[in-house]
Amino acid sequence: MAAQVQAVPAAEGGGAPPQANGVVAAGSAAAAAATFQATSLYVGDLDVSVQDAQLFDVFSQVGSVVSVRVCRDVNTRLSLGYAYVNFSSPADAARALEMLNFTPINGKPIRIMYSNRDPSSRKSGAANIFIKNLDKSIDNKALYDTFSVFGNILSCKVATEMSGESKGYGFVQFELEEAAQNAISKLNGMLLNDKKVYVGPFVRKQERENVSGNPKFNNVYVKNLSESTTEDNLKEIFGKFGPITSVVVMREGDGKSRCFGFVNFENPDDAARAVEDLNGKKFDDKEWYVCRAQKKSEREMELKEKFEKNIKEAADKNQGTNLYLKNLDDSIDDDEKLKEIFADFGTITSCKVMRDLNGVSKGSGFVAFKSAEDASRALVAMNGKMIGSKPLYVALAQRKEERRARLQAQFSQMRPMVMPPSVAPRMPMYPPGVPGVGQQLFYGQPPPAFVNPQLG
DNA sequence: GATGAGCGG
Repeated sequence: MAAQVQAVPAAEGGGAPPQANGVVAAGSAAAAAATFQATSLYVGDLDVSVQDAQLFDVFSQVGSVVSVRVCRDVNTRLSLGYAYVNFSSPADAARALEMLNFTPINGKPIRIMYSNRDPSSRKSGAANIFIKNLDKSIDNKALYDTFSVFGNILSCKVATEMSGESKGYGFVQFELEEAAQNAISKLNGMLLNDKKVYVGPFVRKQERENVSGNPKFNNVYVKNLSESTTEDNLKEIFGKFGPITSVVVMREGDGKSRCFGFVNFENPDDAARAVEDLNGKKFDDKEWYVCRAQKKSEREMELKEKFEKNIKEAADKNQGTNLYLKNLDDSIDDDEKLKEIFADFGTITSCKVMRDLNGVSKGSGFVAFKSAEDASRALVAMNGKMIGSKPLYVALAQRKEERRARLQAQFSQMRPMVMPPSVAPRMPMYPPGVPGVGQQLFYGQPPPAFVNPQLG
């Protein structure tokens, strides 16, 4: 049961809450069901380990489920983190939405909506609101209950840490703009569990940065300087826009210019004008890039994001090129011998026999090809082929995330699901009574994920 | 102090 949230005017610290009376509940759940596919639910925020059968079990507790599908990446089969659950009647779907929304499955609260295949309303961002300074005790359900008096909510969520602790802000997507406006005007600045909340329209971060009120800055970053450009040159050029407090051209230890620098203005308006005017201008045939200087932490964050994106792109590019081998014959005891066996299929970019601490082959290994096509041919030709005295096992090597999700999925089937008290008594016993399987084997930590040494 | 993710067969 979610904690009761009291809304109180901030000034008086008492008085009547922004009541349901006087607020027209624009768009009821029934109206929403009529708008969307009334028997089909979209289930989002799924942990990657959640599978069809597990969802079926959960949703069958509260209604007659026709079908369930966890959507997966077509290549990797990795869960995309959402699913569809189709019911035999609108009433069952409505009940499932009401009873199971925000129920944790494998430790993560699910978020349920009516299925709506048309993405236009999602993209527009209309009727979406942002709430901050939320008390940590306010969870998804409490947020939902607090805001649902203003109209039908399509989706709602409190941002959380990985641990599940509230980050103190959240989102409510209403069906109708009118409801969003009503919620903003009635709740902005109110006390919710003794904290004065901000409630306003949701504005995407990028859009917010371009509007007035964006942080003023004094420090300007300039790059793509010619190697001969000095501090004095910068002073002269930037000085036209107003008084400057400091200028620096960054240099190597030997004094060679790194071709970028910083100019700090006394007045932020001058800094803004300098950026506006000088960005993209050419000096000594070099096109300057001029912008607000980032703080060190901002810069580090950006570099980190870029780095991670590159890693991901590289992984995508190599998709399907790496083969995992097991049941390797003892005679294949070094990387070169392994390479010979696969050499005919194409260019091999790396090759490894896995060994234990004593250097003895573990009977497994990896062969990576330049092209996915060659890898695929090699897989088909070599899987099950007798090498020495054993049939070789060949499969596409799984990436770390993929492998982790698979192991987690196996593991999670063995443990009880977390259900709300209202449906818990109807749950079947888990783990199922499989004779000879000691259930304690599956409790505690799952086995460590195998780490592919070649893909890191 | 804080501004999301998101629709198949």
